[in-house]
This record gives sequence, C-alpha cells and structure tokens, in this order.
Amino acid sequence: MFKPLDPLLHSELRLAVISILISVEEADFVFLRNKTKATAGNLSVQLDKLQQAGYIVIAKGFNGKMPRTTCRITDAGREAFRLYVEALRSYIDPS
Amino acid sequence: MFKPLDPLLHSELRLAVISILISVEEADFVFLRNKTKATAGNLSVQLDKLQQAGYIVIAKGFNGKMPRTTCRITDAGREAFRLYVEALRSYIDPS
DNA sequence: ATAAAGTAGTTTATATTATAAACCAAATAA
DNA sequence: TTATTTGGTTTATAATATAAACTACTTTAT
Repeated sequence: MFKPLDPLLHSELRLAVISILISVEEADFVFLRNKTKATAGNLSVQLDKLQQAGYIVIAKGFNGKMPRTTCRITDAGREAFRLYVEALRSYIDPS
Repeated sequence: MFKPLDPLLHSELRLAVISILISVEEADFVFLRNKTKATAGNLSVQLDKLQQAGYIVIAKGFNGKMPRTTCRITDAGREAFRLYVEALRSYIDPS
C-alpha cells in the first residue's frame, strides 16, 4: 500500500538540496543557501547528513582567497531520490 | 522556487492517514492502524494533531460494547492535502 | 465466578530531528 | 586599525516522532 519514505530525504531542506543538485552538476554552499533560504547553520548540518548517507559529495576549496564548499549528487543520491519520488506517489496518486 | 511544505502533512503517518481519508468518506481507528501498520500509540497522537489542525474530525462511539473511533477528513483537510501535493511538485517535478 | 487473554485505545518517556543562536577564522571596507 | 562582511561550524534548544507502559473494558477459558 504505502511505500516507506526515506527519512533522509523526507526533510524539507534536504529534499530541496537534492532537488537542486539533481539538475545542476555542482552547486556551492552560498548558492544552495540562497536558493533554499535556509540558515547557514541548518544547511551545514543537513549537507553533512546527506554526505554521511553517501547521497552527495562535498569538496572544500578556495575561490581566490575565500573558502568555497561545493556539492555534487552521487549515483546513490540520484537513486535514493528516484525511490523517494516513487514512494511519494503511493501517498499522493489517486490509484 | 520551492513552496513550503505544510509540516502537519509532511509526516509519513499523518500523510498516510490523510491519503486514506481522502478517498474513503470515513474510517475507524482499527482500519487506519491496519492500513498504515502504525503502532496504536503513534496513531493516536497523530490523529489528535490532525484534529487539532482541523484537518479531520474524530467521533467516539461504540460498536456494540466496544469503543469505536471514527475519522473523517474535513474541507480544510482536503484543501491542505491539495496544497501539500502542489508544493511537493515544486521539489520533484523537473521543471 | 474468577483468572487469563484480547481489544481499543491514551499517556508518558525517550530518541531523533530541525532550527537558530553563538561562535570562529579570514577577507574586505571605512 | 577597527569595523563589517563572508563563509562557514559547533552547540544549545525546541519541536517531532515513536514506542513502551498503562487504562479500561470485553471475551474466553476454567
């Protein structure tokens, strides 16, 4: 009947992050913060969780002298998102 | 960009409950517990929240001698669900 | 009649999660 | 040089989800 919803993606902010990364190849911390309107603290924590889960990879570098954190989705992340959307349909599609 | 997700519906169990009530006119506690596989305690708490929010109405009665709790979705509940699904699309639809 | 087991829930304690506030280190602007 | 801004992280707190324990009864077995 109802498919379980991956708790890692069933979070407004983490879902928004994955939703962005799905279509963008790579995005940095500031870009994600702007797009999601999240606080930096919350974003930092949630990116960490996505990385722990293997759904994204985070690379730390510099843009000139300023620190720069860039994120990409992994294959596991893409697959998790696909499964999450599929599971959602079991709740929202009139079937 | 991303529409906010009503926190009252952004919960696996509450979403499942609303998803059932949308299509069934009325359902009792035991039916909901069976369909959702939730524990009774959790279901009790979440039904209460949905009622507090005005998304469902709960009626207490008896089936013979046994207590019976029946739930129906309200117009507000139906509208909240519609908006929730619409908001979800801003995360999952490739647009 | 009484004890044991089952039904239909509620309450409460605990673990998990989300969030913001406070902080840090470095860069830039006044 | 002392603010202010940028790009974050850590930590404290509030909110949420969940299960375990409990209540109140009914049914069944002895």
